[in-house]
Amino acid sequence: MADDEPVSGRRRPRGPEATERSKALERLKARIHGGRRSDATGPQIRLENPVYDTVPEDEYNALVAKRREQARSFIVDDEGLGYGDEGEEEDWSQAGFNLSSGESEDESERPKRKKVEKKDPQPKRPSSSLSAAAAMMGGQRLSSMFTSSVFKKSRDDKASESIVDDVIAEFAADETDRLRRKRANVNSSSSSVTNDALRINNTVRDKPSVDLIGASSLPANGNAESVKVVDSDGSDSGFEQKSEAVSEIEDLACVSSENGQAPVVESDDCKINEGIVEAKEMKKAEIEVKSGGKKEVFTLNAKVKEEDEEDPSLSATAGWKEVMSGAGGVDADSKDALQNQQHSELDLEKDGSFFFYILDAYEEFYGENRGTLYLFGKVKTGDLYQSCCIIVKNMQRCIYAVPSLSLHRTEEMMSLERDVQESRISSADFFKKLQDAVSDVKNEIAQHLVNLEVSNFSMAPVKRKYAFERSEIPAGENYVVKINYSFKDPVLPVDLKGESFCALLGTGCSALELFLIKRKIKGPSWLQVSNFSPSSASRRVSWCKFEVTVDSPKQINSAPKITSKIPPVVVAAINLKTIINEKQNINEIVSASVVCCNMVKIDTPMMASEWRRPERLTRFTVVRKLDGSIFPMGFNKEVTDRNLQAGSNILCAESSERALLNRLMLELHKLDSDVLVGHNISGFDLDVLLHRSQACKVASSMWSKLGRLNRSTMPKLRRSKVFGSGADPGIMSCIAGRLLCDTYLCSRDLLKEVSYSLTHLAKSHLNKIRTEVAPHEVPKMFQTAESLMKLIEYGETDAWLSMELMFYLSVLPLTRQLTNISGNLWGKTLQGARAQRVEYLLLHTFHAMKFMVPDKFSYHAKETKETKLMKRRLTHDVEDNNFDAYIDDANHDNDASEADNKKSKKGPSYAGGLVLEPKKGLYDKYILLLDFNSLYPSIIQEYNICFTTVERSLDESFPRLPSSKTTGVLPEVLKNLVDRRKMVKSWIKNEKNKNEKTDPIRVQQLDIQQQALKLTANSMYGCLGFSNSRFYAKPLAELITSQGREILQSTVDLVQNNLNLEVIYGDTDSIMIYSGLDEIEEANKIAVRVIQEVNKKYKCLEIDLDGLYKRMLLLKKKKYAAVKLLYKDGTPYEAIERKGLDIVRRDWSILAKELGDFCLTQILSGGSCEDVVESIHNSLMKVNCIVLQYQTFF
DNA sequence: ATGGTAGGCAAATAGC
DNA sequence: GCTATTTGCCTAC
Ligand SMILES: [Mg+2]
Ligand SMILES: [Mg+2]
Repeated sequence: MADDEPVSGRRRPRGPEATERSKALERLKARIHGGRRSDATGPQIRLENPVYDTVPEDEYNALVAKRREQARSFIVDDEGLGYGDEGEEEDWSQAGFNLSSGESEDESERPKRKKVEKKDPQPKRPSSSLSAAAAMMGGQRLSSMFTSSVFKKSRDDKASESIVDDVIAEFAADETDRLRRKRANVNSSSSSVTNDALRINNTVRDKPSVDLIGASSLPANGNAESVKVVDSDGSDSGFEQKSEAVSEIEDLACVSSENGQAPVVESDDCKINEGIVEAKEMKKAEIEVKSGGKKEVFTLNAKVKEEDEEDPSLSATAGWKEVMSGAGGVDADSKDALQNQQHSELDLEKDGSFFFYILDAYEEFYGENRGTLYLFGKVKTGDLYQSCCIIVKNMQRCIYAVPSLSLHRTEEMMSLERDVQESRISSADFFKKLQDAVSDVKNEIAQHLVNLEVSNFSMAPVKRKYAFERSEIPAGENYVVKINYSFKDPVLPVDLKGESFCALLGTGCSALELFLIKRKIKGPSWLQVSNFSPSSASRRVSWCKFEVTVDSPKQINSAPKITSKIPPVVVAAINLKTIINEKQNINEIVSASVVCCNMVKIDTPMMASEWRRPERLTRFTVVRKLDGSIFPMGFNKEVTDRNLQAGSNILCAESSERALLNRLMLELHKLDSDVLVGHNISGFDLDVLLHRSQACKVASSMWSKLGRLNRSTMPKLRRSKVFGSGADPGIMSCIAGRLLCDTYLCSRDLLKEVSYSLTHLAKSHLNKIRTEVAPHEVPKMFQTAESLMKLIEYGETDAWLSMELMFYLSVLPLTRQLTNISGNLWGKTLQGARAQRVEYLLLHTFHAMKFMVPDKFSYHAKETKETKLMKRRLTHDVEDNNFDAYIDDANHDNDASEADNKKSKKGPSYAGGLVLEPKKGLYDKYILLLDFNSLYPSIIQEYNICFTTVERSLDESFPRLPSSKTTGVLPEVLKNLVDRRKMVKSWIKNEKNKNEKTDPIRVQQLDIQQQALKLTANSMYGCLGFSNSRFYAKPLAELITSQGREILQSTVDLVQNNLNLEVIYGDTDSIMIYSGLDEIEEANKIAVRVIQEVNKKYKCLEIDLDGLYKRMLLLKKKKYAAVKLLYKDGTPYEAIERKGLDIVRRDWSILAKELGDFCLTQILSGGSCEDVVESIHNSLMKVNCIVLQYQTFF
């Protein structure tokens, strides 16, 4: 404390002094104990210098231009007369509501095709493919899936808030209790005996001789086939497989000797076409084989085969004692029985279709297969659920051209429609006139399409509505021209205009979005697949058990009713242990552990006792020796023993990182997991796995097994700029088909914690002590067999803990429910893309109501482009200077330190909630806390605020309340959510009233549903004000908050002026009233009166009593503490509520917080002033002594 | 790329 | 060396 000031400060303000000193003390303590918080930035991996895109498009463009000229001369056949589009009836049956009557449409009115003959074959664009796809793939920052919420216990069920999604907190609290109890039970009953356990789901192991697919083996298993030595004739068609099989088992050592000369595959270079890549791989493989020698290859391969024939299963080893206690292994008979249950054929319905439960989907953005969709999910075969990939081809773009002068035209057509209705003219005549009316638009568009070399397209006039921000598009219902053509053809320019049309809509719509919206697929659900064709064995593109292709998205339909139970999924937890390569400052993998849980339910939370069963669980660790070193003595024997003991290979020792990766990928493929889970897996493990696969030149057929698509090119792996923002798009595209559950990001959003490191969470929520191993400690653990086994144990334990966290937080059921409400992709919900959830909810709704929806980035397209250019130039300039900024980045693994580098925050763009000036002081008589339920969602409904109702002027002037009587879409959506929530809540009540027959699982399930509905409602406002949102509408957001301020102020006025009560504070949606009363009953009476008076002013809005404060210390805006009166089973008790004070902030030292909390409890204790002062003074003195004691040490 | 604004407080920075 | 302003962080709603 050398820098402490002289103690002359008795007259200085007490607070600051105390805190200052406490902080200084804490700093001292931190220095002594090595620091509580890590100052370090997040774990990041330095891979390579920035690579610039140098795609030479010139040649291609020239070619295209030439062909455009040729195509111009061809005649477009125009005789389309259909109007309307694919009619689909709204299916809100699941949701239980019907938004609009909707118009009837029929399929027969599909627009006709126009064709242009091609003169010669299209010039093929070089298959640049997946590396670029990365850039387009969805995001990953799970900044908040559900908003940070307090981990509170026992809250009033009625309590609800506008922005704060505190439901999660209630839910989480329940979970804690339940699981803690469970945990305690397990602990108490645990013994050190662990039993063998056999995995059930080793389905991948068998070669699925799938008749349907006509394959005798999966490509994956091809890797285990015996390897012929590659002969010099590389043109052999079977070559690729061979070379991969060779590389799979080859030792890194034998490569490195040749590495200097061997042609290196530029796997991240998108220019190289696949043929060349393959050729290079071939050559390289050849060299490897030659240098490695036949013998070694054969030997190693034999080993692989042998292992494959053995049944990997879970066995009893260290680190699992508490987990596997008392559980018996599955005996051989039942294992066989289970295996026999496996069906290798799809269960087909009578009509030849089959049912498919969709979990994930991926869209190919580039190359030949642009616009092709890959759906991933489960099919039922017998009693088992197995993975399946559906390839959807021939996705059609859907673009709308808005005619100029549409008002005029619409009136004309409307009157004609009336004529049709009243039989003044025939339908045929009407269609003729309609076609005439839009013929100029069609001709103009057709010309543009031909110029783009689009040869096959269709156009038709349809009636559509519009209500969004583009001023050139008239609001309301109009006739527009709908254009359909393949996603393989280039898109029309966003800003294209013509003489006859003023705007295009839908140019930015991806095939995947179109598919989900048009097929009305709302999250994980059963789909019916018709008219499919199985993929032939040689052309498999996925690693799934089954793979089929459909030629049209229309072959896939939402299953009519609940066809079947919601299938369980396979979850694999992954943890890597790494060492740091000091020279390059990167992480290298030395060990990888996988813990896998089968039959995981996604429709309901699972109790620990339910999933923590040996027959469901599998584990596996692969470890490698350090470079230039050997395994410690006795280790190999230990490995053999463990595997013998387990009856399968649960531990595998490899000699190189490359071999480790290959082994791990094979293992992951065998597990065929639907979900990958890990603590900071998106920020660390996946990144390292892919970077190391790249660095070690692992074959694409191996590293791509991390996901479910067999990919040939590694996408660009960018260093993620921000820690804690999830995996970058490149990484996400690599694991297409598997969901990613990062427990670090999940807990950050679901829990309120001081730290989200696995160690801390394990301790505070799972009641377990985790041993941390820093990467620099790893090498010395390779010195003895014992310590190496420890390392392996720690890795498995980490994977296990992460899995446990996932169950503890009920991540899967909750996110699935949220996804089913909104209709987006599950994977996105898991990434926390809340804006996208709201986006999809609105997309589904508006589409069902025949609206044209806003395009992604349509307003800011220009702006964004310019900004990006500027930024690029800037970064380029700065790069050389900041070359050393990347240095200290590899020193982190997935311990998830606190470095939450937040992006630069923009200033607010409109006014928010009103915060009343607090009447500061210490109150010791009852205070009423009143609070509006879900203020902003209620305002939207109360005032009918919607895109369709609020008039927005061009000049940013303040919007006025709508006068429209017809209910808008937004209020309707919210009403639906609220009503459904009420319904679910009533079900919960019913279930609970079923005396003694109450099904607790059912209650939990419904509770999750209820929470998800509320979360969705609450996040809608935020998305209106989110400037990158597709449905960004500042005027609406502004109007909502201004009404909120108005409501709060008028409530205050009413309470003060009409009811003569004293309002001491209020924030956004709440008021605190000082009653001056000592009696609870009296206070409650006043509350009832206030509530009555306020509520009779509104239709939807509702104020409610949030609680009574017995005593309260009100310091500042947003800073107060109070003794709150609570009830448990009817008996009252008190608890201190702390808001905003230093003691609840993570950026204050523990000592300062504890001391502050002590003072607070004293102040709120109700003791006499003297006693309180005395007590506080004493405690401060005590701390002072401790400080002085520490001082004497130095 | 990955809902909002309001607000307090400490530290950093600007300006004299 | 002092004050005023900005920035970063974290919270409340
Ligand atoms: Mg509220
Ligand atoms: Mg409130």
